[in-house]
Amino acid sequence: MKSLVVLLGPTAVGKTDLSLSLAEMLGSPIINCDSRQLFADLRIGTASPTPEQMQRVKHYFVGTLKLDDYYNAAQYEADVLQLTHELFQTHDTLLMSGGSMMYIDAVCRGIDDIPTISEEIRTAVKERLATEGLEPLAEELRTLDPAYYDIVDKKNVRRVVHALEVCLMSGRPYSEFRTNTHKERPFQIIKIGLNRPREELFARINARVDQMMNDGLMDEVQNLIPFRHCNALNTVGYKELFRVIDGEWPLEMAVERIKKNTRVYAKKQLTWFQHDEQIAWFHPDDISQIKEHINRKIHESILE
RNA sequence: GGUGUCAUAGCUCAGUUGGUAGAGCAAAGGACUGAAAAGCCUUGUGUCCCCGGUUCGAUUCCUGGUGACACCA
Repeated sequence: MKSLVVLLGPTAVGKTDLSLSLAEMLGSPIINCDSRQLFADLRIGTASPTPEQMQRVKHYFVGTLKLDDYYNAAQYEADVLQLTHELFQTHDTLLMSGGSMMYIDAVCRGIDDIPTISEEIRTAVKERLATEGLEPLAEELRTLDPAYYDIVDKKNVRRVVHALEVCLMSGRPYSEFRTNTHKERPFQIIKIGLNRPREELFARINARVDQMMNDGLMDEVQNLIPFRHCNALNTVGYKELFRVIDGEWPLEMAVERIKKNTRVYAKKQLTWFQHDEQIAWFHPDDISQIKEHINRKIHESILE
């Protein structure tokens, strides 16, 4: 049976470094699973693999999207399944690495089939949100899909808007699409979770942000001003520096906020991963144990 | 050495006319299936510097320490 090794963990834990050596061991390219590294021109702020690293091991889905491209977890699921289907012709084991929780789940267990929203409906709802506010939209959702209205977080703009969009798009309640069924994959999934003691992780995050600033993150952000309203730039490290450019925050404060928001993000990732019992957890330094674990899993699947 | 001011949460500070205390920041926790590095929700940590005194009761008032800062020598 083919195997997909999924290397995951909070930001800055050390996934990229380890992924290279695992990829070399497995003879696999690296399938990126970081929703922001998919976009071109976010090199420094997303800690994307360097050109040297990309040369050492072939990477997929790094810098392949334009900043104003619309993309989501469902498309990622389809793209990765397509790619793995092709690569498994010539590989027995593939490596995916990244920390985007929903993207990982989309690939590993699939997400529900929900109609894609047309550009017209997206903009129409967006405009109504801007002029009328959230409440009328929530009220409309209550009529169109009372079941989901009951459970949705009514203060969460994204959720309410998305549910309403689906109702309008399909003419059916959004909750009908939420079947939450796990899709079977034609390959084994081996999840490797990386984690460190909290203090260690936070120290790495803080140091990495300083390094990003030294590497010229401010220049990178300056060059992205024309795209600042793209969702891809609603990202830690970018949104804070735009406030510096706008004169709202001093640079020092923005840097502190980047560090803090990155720490919060790391915690959020850990909270999500916590529920996933398939993950085998390791410290990133325990390379030999990790390799042993992967090899054992692969071996077991061959015997079956 | 003298005088004065200050000492309260991890940090910066507020406050209690005497009834053991609260803001901001930092922090902790949670839910989340189509924009997810987004968006959303919850939580308050304490020898109120130390020893005594007055008092039914002291973090608050008083004596004395200790430390920090300022000014004067």
